[in-house]
Amino acid sequence: MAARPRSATRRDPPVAHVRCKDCMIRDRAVCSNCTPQELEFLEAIKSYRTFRPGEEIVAMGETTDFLGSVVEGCVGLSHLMSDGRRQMVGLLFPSDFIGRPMRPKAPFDAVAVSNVRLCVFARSKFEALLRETPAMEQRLLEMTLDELDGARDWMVLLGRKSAREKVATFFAIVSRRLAQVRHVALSDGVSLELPLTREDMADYLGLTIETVSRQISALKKEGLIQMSDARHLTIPDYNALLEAAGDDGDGGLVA
Amino acid sequence: MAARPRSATRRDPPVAHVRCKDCMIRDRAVCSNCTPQELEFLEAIKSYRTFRPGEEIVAMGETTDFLGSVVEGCVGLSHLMSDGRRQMVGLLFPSDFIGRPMRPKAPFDAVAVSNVRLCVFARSKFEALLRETPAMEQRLLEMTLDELDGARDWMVLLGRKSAREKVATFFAIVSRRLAQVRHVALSDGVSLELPLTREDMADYLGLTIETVSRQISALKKEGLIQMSDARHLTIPDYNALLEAAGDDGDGGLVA
DNA sequence: CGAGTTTTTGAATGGTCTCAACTGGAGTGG
DNA sequence: CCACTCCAGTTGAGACCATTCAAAAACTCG
Repeated sequence: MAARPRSATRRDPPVAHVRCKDCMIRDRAVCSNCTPQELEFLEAIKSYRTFRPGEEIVAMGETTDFLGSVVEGCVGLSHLMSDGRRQMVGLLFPSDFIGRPMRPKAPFDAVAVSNVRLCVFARSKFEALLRETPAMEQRLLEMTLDELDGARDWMVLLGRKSAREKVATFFAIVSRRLAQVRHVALSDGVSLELPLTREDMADYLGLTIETVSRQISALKKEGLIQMSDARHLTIPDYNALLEAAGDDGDGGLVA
Repeated sequence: MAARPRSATRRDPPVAHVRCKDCMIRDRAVCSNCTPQELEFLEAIKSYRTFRPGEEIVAMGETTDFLGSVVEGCVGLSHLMSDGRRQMVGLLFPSDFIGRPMRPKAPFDAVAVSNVRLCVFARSKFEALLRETPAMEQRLLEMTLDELDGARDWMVLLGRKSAREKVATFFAIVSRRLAQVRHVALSDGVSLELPLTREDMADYLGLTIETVSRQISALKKEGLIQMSDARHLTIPDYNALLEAAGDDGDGGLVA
């Protein structure tokens, strides 16, 4: 749980103030429907914050004075039970919104899973803006509804899928979201670096690290995935992986 | 799955048009922040629909032309996997909203769990109203955020709780929500009729009916609950039940 | 290289599921 | 009224999958 970087490939993210119009997540974040004027206001009140892997962003029960978007990296929302059991209940990728308007008290822990950069706004200013900016409020409602769908898909995974299906689903979802972040299509043979440790995965999937590790080994042996090291994943046949995930066409995959 | 009533205590609900100001869920539904004018408009476009236990309200993938509030009874949202596994992903009580604005395609099945009465609006009319009624849009955002929290609490249950804890949590939540519906405080010694069959509970908890049944028997033997028949539940000591649910003060219980 | 950490692998335990039989209440018909 | 069916729920026995405990292997960093 120490605030130590786990990857040598990233240095400390620059704190440079990126113009909104050049922002990588401009097309999908809360601000995606804003007019130039509204954007200018956001530009004035926004700031950036960075976090190292394992660093706590918000503690459960804490009152937060900011809200914002994930610009870079991966944020885990999790619940720690009093006896130490942990369940991750959300995984935020770039463009996802963090924090809840009108509800200052955080219902879950938010932890940086990888190196993270947030674009944050002071709560009071953002809430005021929200009240007079229907476009943004609508976008936020849309995003919240999508997140609710994602949470429900995850409930299916947690309640009914086998360990093997859980791990396969996880890989399918992460590769899908990372492709989206990179603005590229999801093709066979995608390679990616897993942002999570085995422990994080286990907490997300409702399993133990040992079981996660065993299922990864099994998927490797079957040729459904390839791993050059513990973090670097290649998916030779995406549809074959989906098959193993137990998802029939329609269901799931809205992380 | 037949559309048959499971309880003899209710006759067919009356289809009488209740005035909004007399509505039982007026204080917590989407319309709770509406002005008298807005309410009048709602009054004009609303209608009631009733469903019998087991009756399908919306099928997954179906395009729905209505949205609305649960006025009476209990609605289950569930996902059916292609091999027959089922996971319930939401349980709607009176005042909960059903359907998603701007997203006509239903992502899950919605099934009446008990006798249900909905207050419904034509999608197009409601969406138009929503666009020009910030109070309602804000309320809907609020409700959606609460539902997201509820879904995440349920993820903790599905991913990390034992069968015993799952059943105890379920009883705690249902009694809490039913007390809310009845506008009474949650006291020790509450009695209630479970709106769900053992199968529905199993689907909600990610268990089998046999396991649910065994855990209920165990809780009964320990005196944490009393059951006069399979549906009628009494909780002599609510805090003791919470203890068995594995919830430490803060967590959970936002159904 | 050596210490500490993460990941993998192994063996045994145990909680939940599966399969199967039984119970009890509601409805039906003789 | 009783015999019968039907279905929801309960209980039992055994199997299986994921966990637990333990140790080895691989990797990171000083």
